[in-house]
Amino acid sequence: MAFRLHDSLSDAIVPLPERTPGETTVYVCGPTVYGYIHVGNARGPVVFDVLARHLTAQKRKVKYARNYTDVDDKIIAVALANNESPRAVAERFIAAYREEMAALGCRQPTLEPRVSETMPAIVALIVALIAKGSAYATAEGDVYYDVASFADYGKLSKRKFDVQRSEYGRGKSGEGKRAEHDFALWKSAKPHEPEGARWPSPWGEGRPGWHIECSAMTHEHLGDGFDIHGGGPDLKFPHHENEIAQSEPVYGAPMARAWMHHGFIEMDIERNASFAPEVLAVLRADPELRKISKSDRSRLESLKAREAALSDEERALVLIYERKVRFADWFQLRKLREAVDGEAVRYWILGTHYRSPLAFDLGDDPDGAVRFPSIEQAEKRVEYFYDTRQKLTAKLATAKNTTLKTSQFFDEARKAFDAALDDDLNTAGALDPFNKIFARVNELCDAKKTSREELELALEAVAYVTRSLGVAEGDPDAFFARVTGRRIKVRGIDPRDIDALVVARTDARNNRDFARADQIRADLTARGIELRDGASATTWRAV
RNA sequence: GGUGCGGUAGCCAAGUGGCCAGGCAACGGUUUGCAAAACCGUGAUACGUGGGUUCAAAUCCCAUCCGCACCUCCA
Repeated sequence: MAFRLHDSLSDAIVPLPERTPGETTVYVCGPTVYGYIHVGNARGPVVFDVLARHLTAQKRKVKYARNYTDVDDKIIAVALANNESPRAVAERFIAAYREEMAALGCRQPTLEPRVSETMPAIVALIVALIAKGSAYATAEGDVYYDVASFADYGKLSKRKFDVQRSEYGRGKSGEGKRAEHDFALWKSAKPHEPEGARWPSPWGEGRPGWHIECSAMTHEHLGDGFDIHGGGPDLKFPHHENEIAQSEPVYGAPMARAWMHHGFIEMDIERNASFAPEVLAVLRADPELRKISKSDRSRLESLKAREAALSDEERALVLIYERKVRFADWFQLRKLREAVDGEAVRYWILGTHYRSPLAFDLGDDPDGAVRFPSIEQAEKRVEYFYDTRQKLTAKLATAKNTTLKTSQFFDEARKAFDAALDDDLNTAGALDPFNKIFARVNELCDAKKTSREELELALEAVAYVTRSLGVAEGDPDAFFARVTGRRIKVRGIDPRDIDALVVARTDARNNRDFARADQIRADLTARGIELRDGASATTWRAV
């Protein structure tokens, strides 16, 4: 079976587009680097990383570009607030982003273009758009895109032009815009804006609007009519719609041969929250309360400031805002990784088809610790995969050549795995053969007689599927060191204490003092330490 | 109002006409000093509801209920 995917523009399942035979060109809108990302921001990179991995595994050449928006109003705002340069802010958060991506098991894209390094192409594109009659400059030195000039405007988001004109758009009169829905291609520099945030142009100093960069960068790095353009669902409109409007009049249509949009990771504060009925009533009465907002923290603080004088409803609001603030904190990927491993987050994301919404769930332990039931479950599973890989390596080290026949099992599982990924990147479906491969490996490792040839097939299959998914492909020892290290750190456990207790228990067992041995084990279990009595030694792990 | 998505076992989640998804939890077994881990097995009618088409429907059609998301800079 050949790869096919859901194209958001035609809203149909289409064959893999192929501008150049054997090669796939992919562009994904990357982050605006003004702060740390949240879990929702992680879904796209993970999904498109699997796309690139899978197509590479199919022997295709993949050219995958993901940009950094390192010139933006929000970056300037952070720079002004921190009294540092916009450049420094961008560099700091690009470094942080790369670190997060590595933790999620995302390979570095082939290309990581930046807005700041694409200025000549951006200016050239704007000049071309003005020449084509698609854009106009104002007396203030701004340039706007003339939406009315592009007949196809709205084709991606299936939005009606007239509806948008009458009901949306927030442009203010006096801005120099001809129509409310026209959007900025070039913004003139304002006096208060710092150095490093302005570039020369035919319209005076300024910086590009948000959308133009992607049109210029795809043209520059992938060429026109490249294969797949990906991104989040919220980018569909206006960002991708505007990209199409900017690219197609100048570079020719289509901008991309297929569009892939993934689903959101959703935070529902009602879910898993054990609110009292009267609190729930308040929550349900106002839909806005269910959404996380930046102003939640200040609302909470202002309510708390007059704690004594609160009405019942306001007390309910305090509980709701506390939950929202807590939720928002843990939604940040950096924070979340204090509780769960990045690889677990990745596996959790891949457990749901990329176009479906994915619920972020979190709960409270009786002891006050925060729990992430779904992601923790995923983490247990990743541990199992690494465990299995360790067992396989150990088994292979001692396995002897045999004359036993090898089976078709791993070959068939790999085929099923690839078939699922070929079908619009159905990672959740691919987890079936993925899991079966690991179960089979364990079975082989536990068997008394196993053929070396079969174990080698197993090793090959495991390497293949872990590489395609980017899950459990690393060094098992490093993984367990990382995960156990994090857990004992959180609980304030000294590993040397555990080692000593394990030795004491082994001594007791050797003396057949099972009562004492079991007592030690029970104590360790209570501290979240799991013991494994192997053939030669007892090992332990924090769970 | 516009655009789109969904309701599958205790929970999560694939599956778009006939045949086993998978994972977690539960229970039983193998193994073990006993456990854990691992493996195997079990879950008589899992497909929101009501009709219809068909030899055959979770899957197609009609109706209906419920839920969710997005709609100018948030992936």
